[in-house]
Amino acid sequence: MRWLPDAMGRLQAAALELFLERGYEATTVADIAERAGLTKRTFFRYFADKREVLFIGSERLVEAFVAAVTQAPAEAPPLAAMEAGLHALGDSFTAERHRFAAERAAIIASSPELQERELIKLAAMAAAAAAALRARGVGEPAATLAADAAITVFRVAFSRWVADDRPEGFRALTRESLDTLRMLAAAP
Amino acid sequence: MRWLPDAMGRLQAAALELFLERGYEATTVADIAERAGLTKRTFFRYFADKREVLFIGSERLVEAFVAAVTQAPAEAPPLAAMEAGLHALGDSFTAERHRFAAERAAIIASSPELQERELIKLAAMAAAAAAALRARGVGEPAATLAADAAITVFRVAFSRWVADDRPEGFRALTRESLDTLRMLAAAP
DNA sequence: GTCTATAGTGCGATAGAC
DNA sequence: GTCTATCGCACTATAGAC
Repeated sequence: MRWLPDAMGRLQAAALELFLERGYEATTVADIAERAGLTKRTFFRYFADKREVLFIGSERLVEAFVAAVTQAPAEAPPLAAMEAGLHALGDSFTAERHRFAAERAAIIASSPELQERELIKLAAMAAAAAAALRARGVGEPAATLAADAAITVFRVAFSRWVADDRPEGFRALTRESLDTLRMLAAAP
Repeated sequence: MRWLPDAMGRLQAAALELFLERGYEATTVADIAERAGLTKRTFFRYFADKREVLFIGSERLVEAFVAAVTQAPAEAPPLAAMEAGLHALGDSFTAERHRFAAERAAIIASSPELQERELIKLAAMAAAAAAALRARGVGEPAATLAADAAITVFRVAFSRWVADDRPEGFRALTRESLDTLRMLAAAP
């Protein structure tokens, strides 16, 4: 197995399998490496820690989000620019990826350690989005508030999408959540 | 030292000192226990893990928040009830506690591990707030959205308060942040 | 690729309070 | 004497150093 290609992909696949089979806590890094035909040492060459094996790839999402925010019309108000970013994210959440997303979400929900990691990834996304808003001329604290609110909308939309893949898809869920937030803010 | 009173308080004080002196990562649990005149084993009797020594007491804040939300006038819309909760929280952030809060915040800012823990504590607060809203008859996803938005407002207000203790205090910062969020949501 | 430090746990012993 | 906080030790897994 030693020089088979895609060591990282094999490690990710092995990790997902084992986490589903025996649970996250009951799986050691050595177990994952063994199933992938590699050693523990190699695992840590690819992933900074055990949790990270489930989160690699989030930088791409952040980039897509930021690019869409940056390219939104200059006259678009902050939350409208955020909505463009969310819809760019939505492109990643297609029907084909639904199964993987749901399995991954179930694993994360089973472990506080993994929830912590998820939250800090979302916080990093929010920080990047806030920076993109500031680059558009939005001041503080408006930029941080708009970015965090958008991530909240994303979390709600994502958890609904995972629980029930409606035919209208992720985009509609995002729009509904954002509308609900606007309605809440409009109430006295 | 074995039977001196307030072992937990001594451990917390020792931890804060050492984290400020040498940094969080460079401090071992054995170091903290030694300075408090106790052993590593005793540390773990009081705190589930090393990070937790900086977060004990957050349950009280959650309770205060939830109580205020529950007691808000029945006709108050969701975000108004959340505002009541935030102001109840604000009672804990007085001028006397400012120094401690700032030191603690600086330590947390220095370590990703601690930031993760802070985020999950805030998420727990948001979940409790959402439950309090549902008990008031607010449906989903409105309850989750309103609760998360309120925690966002809290984070912004808190970070501004830590950076600069203005005479108007925490309450004014909360109100300003919430007003800004409402303004953002009102824009097309 | 091995070797080590540290976090965190289980269990039994012990010291002091009452 | 009992009760309980603390301790000592042995152990595993993560993570990083050499």
